Amino acid sequence: MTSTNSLTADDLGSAAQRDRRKRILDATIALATRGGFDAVQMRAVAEQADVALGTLYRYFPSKIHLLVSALGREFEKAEAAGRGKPIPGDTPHERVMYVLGRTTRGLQGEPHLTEALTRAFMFADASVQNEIHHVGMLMTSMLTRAMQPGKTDLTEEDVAIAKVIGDVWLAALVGWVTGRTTSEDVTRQMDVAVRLLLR
Amino acid sequence: MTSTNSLTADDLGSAAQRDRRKRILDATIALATRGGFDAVQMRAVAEQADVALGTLYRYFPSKIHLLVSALGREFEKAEAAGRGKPIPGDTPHERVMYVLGRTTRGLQGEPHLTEALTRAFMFADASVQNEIHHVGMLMTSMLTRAMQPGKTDLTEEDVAIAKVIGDVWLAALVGWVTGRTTSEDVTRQMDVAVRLLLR
DNA sequence: GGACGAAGTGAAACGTGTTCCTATTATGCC
DNA sequence: GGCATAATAGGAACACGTTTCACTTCGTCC
Repeated sequence: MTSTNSLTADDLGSAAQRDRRKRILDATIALATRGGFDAVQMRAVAEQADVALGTLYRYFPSKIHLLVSALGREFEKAEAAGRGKPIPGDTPHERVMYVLGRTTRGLQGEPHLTEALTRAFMFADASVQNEIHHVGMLMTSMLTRAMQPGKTDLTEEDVAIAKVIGDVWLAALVGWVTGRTTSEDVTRQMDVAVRLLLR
Repeated sequence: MTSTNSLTADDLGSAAQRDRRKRILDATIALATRGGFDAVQMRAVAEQADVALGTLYRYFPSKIHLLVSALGREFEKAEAAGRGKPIPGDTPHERVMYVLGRTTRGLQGEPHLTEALTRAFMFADASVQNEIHHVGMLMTSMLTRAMQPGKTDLTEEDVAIAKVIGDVWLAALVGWVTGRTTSEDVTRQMDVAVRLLLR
């Protein structure tokens, strides 16, 4: 039934449309990587993706949709890369911290991109529900996998804990991208939270 | 030394200036209460506060500064109202949940205002550091007081826990103001987090 | 191959945050 | 009181997200 606001990857029939969508998201990532949230200007994205401004808005009804969709794609990419590999660590704490550390380092390697995506995520309103939910699910499943590798049946409690960790991580990330905390602060905050939550 | 970007309450000598500042913040709250983040338009704030647009920008260098400052003032007001009164509840969990519940209900009574202030808070960047820090301190101290009423010496662990709870609360609030979760969800999320963190 | 609707183009226009500039008014000092 | 300086008013101008519209191109069905 595909009742989303922005065109998702699935309901694009034509290959040309899939290609346009990809070009748009590529341009978004490129601009965000170079200059962050402010550099992702709709006219610039349209030009770099070689589509008209109106077309860009047909694919993504707002800058926020665009950026959150880009975040979803990046997250999927990262998740696919890590899938299958076992997560090192002897305890849930160690494994979760490993995953968080790896992801956090990845984000901190591209500070502008991270700033753009994080701020879009935090600014998104109800109209971006689907995209947000998608990202949230990926985040939660990444964390539950680290908590209980191999186990397929997760208790509600496990999921709740993962969500709390995700919340704290997000808040820490926001502090970092907005220049209020350092990357060490982020690691420290996460360590405290994970230690308290997974004991 | 007062090296803030926006004029804080302290370094306004003249009473007329203090009054202008107050009028501006009052107008901000009024507009936000009526129509949320989008309704707080700088021209409208200036008009309602009976100052010129340029003057508004002299007092608050951006819409975000304005809204976060307004949040700080409201938070202080709420904190002052609750100060002195003992917090009901026999355990830290009960007391923290009481404080969170009361504050959350207060916020949910003015959904537009809450939306405006929360989004501004989440969107703020490093230039709003001072105002953000101010609000963060108030939030943390409110929580630590509920955790350890009467105790004056808090361990680092206590503060860390309070910060984590604050993070989760913020994330839950963002979910609510952006229409992704219900108020019951917020309460449930907080209950889980507090139970896990204060055991 | 032609018709028709959907999708894309290109450009103008609008709304709102932000900046800038000049004239006017308030404030403090002599 | 008169003056120097800062603060404010008033309003134009700019930037960028978003909308709109007339026109063209593309895909599909007959």
